[in-house]
Amino acid sequence: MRVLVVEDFEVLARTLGTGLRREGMAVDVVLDGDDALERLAVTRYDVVVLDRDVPGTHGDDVCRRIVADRAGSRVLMLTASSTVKDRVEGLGLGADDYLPKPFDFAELVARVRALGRRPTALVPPVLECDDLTLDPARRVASRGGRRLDLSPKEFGVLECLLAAQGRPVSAEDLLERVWDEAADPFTTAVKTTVRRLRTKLGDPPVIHTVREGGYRVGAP
Amino acid sequence: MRVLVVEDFEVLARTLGTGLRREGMAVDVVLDGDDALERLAVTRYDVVVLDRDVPGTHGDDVCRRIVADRAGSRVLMLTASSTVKDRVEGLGLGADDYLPKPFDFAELVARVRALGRRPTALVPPVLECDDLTLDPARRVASRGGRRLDLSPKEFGVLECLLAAQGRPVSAEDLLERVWDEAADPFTTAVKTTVRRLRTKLGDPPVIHTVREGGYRVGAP
DNA sequence: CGTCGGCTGACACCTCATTGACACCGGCGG
DNA sequence: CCGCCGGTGTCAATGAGGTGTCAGCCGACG
Repeated sequence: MRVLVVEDFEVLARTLGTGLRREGMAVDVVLDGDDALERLAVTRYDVVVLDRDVPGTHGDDVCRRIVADRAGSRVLMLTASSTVKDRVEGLGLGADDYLPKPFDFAELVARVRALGRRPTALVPPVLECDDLTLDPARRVASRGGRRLDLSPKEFGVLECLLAAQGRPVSAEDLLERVWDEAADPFTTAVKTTVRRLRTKLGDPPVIHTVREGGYRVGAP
Repeated sequence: MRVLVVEDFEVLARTLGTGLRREGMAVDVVLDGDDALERLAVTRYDVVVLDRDVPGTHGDDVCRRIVADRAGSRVLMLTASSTVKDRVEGLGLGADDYLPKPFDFAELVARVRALGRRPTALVPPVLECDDLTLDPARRVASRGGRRLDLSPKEFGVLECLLAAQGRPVSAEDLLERVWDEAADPFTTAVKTTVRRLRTKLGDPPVIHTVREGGYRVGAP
């Protein structure tokens, strides 16, 4: 779990950093609001532990920005003031939790952990065609329920062809999509890979050849 | 927003019901744990405000069931006892927030609202796969009942892999999640750590390699 | 303050699936 | 019947990934 600690009181900041690290989290620490925004622009954090009163951009504004960014970071607000009014305000800003100082470290950890239980990443749809299925996220393909053991290039080519939904894909396109960098146009790589794919896919044939046009999977 | 209030003290229950309704939420109220489970089986709630000490099925068990069901409800635990230990325990059960009595109504509302905004936590508090279990909160992992003695990095990597639920996790992702700051992309750290993990996990192998795709735990 | 031991990550080396070139074959269209 | 485009068989080079080892670092402990 990736955590950003925004806290200007150096001793506390360091303590939080090492403490959370000991809990197995990947922790970055910054001492003011401006640095926080900078880090947030670069890296995606699961949880931001945010002192409300930090130099530079105010904690409230940092919080607003995080919420507005919709990057999916959860915010745990940390403050000296602990009136109910403050707490309600903080939560109203979009913070997901609120912990008044002084706090117990074990509780902070528990709350950060609760915030960090991520929703499973959105699954890109599973590609299908007849009895063929391919799951890009899991990197698994199967035909008629039987798992296919595909090499990376084979998998990539099949993925492209399935994604094209019946439209033919030229060798050049495949080269560009599946192979990195611009490979020389006279390569036989695609040809060879498609052949191996066909062998592994078995009968009846799934990959059709479109003369001069490349390869196609499924109805045109 | 749909809310279920589970509270046996009738006066408080009624107050919560009307109060939350006044805030524009759709509220159902039940007086004990068994009724709570019944309602939960029928209706999908965004947030469950759960008194820990209710008649019938205990609040802790209701909480566990909610989390296990993965129906997407968030839990706000409510209790008379307010020691840090209690709070940490409650959050460890999978509750998303914890509010000790007596509480301020405005704060309760703010917290319920915050929970409603939050994307559902779909990752259970204790990760499992076959005979492998890992408890992030207690920092304990075991296989077939036998405790594993893992280093922090090893633990972190295994945690990530289990949380991915069968999807492969790339070395870059692992680097980003488990190691802090931007580690250089050519590091051999992940490779080394995975090897040590494999050794400690023993047979049969749990961590599978997905060529060009990283590592995977469990069935795809 | 020195030493010990565990944790980490780099390096060198090994292995083998993967990959792509080459040479040759076959069938279809003109 | 001929020319091409594409399919096949084969093989050597490649490089991703696994393993053994070692040294630096840091905290624990005497």
